Amino acid sequence: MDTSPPPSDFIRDIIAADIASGRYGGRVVTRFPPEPNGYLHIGHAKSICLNFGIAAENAGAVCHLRFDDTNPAAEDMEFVESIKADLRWLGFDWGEHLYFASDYFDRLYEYALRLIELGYAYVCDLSSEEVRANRGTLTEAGNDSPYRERSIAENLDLFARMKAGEFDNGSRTLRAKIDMASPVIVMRDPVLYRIQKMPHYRAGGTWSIYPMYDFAHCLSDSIERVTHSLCTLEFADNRALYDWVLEKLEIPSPPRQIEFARLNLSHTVMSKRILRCLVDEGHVDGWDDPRMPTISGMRRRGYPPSAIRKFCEGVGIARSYNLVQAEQLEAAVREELNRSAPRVMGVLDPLRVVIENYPEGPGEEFEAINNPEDDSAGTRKVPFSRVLYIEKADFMEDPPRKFYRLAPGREVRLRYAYFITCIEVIKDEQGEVVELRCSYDPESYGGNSPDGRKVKATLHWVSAAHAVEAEFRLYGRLLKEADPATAGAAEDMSQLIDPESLRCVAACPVEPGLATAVAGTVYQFERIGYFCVDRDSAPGTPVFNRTVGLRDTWARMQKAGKG
RNA sequence: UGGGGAGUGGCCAAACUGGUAAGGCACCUGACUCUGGAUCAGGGGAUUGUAGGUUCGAAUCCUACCUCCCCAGCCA
Repeated sequence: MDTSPPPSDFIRDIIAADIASGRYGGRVVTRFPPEPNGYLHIGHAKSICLNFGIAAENAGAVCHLRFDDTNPAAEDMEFVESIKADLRWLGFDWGEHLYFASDYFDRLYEYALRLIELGYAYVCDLSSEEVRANRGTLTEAGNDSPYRERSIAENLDLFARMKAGEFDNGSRTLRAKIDMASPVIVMRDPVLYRIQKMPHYRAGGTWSIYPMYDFAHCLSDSIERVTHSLCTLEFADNRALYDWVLEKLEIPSPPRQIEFARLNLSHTVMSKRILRCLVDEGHVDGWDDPRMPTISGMRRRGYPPSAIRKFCEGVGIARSYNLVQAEQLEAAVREELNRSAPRVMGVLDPLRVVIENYPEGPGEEFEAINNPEDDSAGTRKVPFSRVLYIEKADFMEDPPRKFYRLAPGREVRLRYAYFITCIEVIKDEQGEVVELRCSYDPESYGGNSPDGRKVKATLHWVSAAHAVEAEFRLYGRLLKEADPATAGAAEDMSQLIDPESLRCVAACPVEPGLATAVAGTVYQFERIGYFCVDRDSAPGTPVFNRTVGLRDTWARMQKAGKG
């Protein structure tokens, strides 16, 4: 199916080298570790494609799905289900390897006890404010906690009582005893456990202490015998702590953390916080609004999973900051959809056309090709009659030289139907063109040209008498600015939303076969773009979301002033 | 400012132990076409952050400097 060469990048190079050197006995185990506190987005897809891709490319390798659920305040079952669904939709399979950090709470607690016994951790009674005050700054060393030298026995006792729920939230923490003067701030006696008397969505109410990321993550990796723990660049400093914990606990064959640059996409944001805000404040229609960079949003928009995978592959894996242009994603979407989407006809901005020499009555049917890129897609019948709709933009009364379409006295082809010539233009009192009177050439039946006569343009059309009325939701890019970071984003994201990102058009005539279009199907409306049937559709009243427009050379010429 | 990371055409991104700058997206031209779509062919555009140095030869090595990103949550 996919004949392209396997992707290559510095991480795959490292893994290949580790396999060659026998570092992990030739094993390769990666993992995708989402926190179930939000929906997956295209940035996660990059990580997913990397981790699952590596597993797929190496014989015997696997990729685990592990929910990093160590913070009961934010996490929820709704998110684990949505994440699993998105992952499956993207085409990835974790097989038996579904894990939860919360399943390791007992073992993690044992490890913490061990660290205390080894003299590498202590219970600290400082408040969070005091800890912060003692941490120092980027240029000044921090101060040791007054509780740093407690005896092992006292630490053990206090930690057990923290677990037993004897102390209030925030009153104590378990801290690693490392170095308050470390230039790496994450190493200044980081908190390992905090008291948080709150039921966990999976572990229930049995815990009053929960492990922090830096403690839980590396150990979860080692428990699962992960070999390569791939994460984004902002965790590079944390690697020192990752390695420290595993070293002090004498974990054999410790997993290796490797960082890569996260994905940034133009005209959107990846921040979960900001996305949540857009949803909560009603600026978008939920997490799966077709403008959202979420996987569920892209699904509703009509982006095929294969396009998302192809895009991630095309973007590559590196360590430098990047801002990938939305065009690159859209190109991947068009490439996939061009091959797979069935073609249909519909008119977004209708102009009435009457074929004067065509008989009144039911008309006739023409055979249309469903997908010129795929013969197996077959053909369908499209009804034709005396009164039709064409696109307003396909007619100009006084056309510029490069305009190929219909104009007074000019002949064009109606796709799959006939050649027609405009013989009269009818206007209303305002001078607006409201109807075209045309004649057709019966010899051009089916759109053919028996005498070899050429026309410059082929237009799409819909028979007025047979048309079904559809709603179109024309989606564009979410934000006005390519890079919201440089646009003073922080304050009010909603100000940056492009008002053009959604335009709804009602009562658009489309070919009758679309009356019962099934939600989720993506069609190419010929000469317009790709559209996905929205779940808001009902029989007889379909709703189409614009996935992405077709490449439009004429529009670009106009924009460039070359029209 | 301490630590960490990064700077290669408009945007991504290759170039293994120095050998004379892949590819994709975007852009332009032409061919073809019953989608101004698709496809095909061709094209423009990089003194590889800057300045020095080593070398027959440097994006790759050395030195200095500049710019950008990340870290001071009991978030992940």
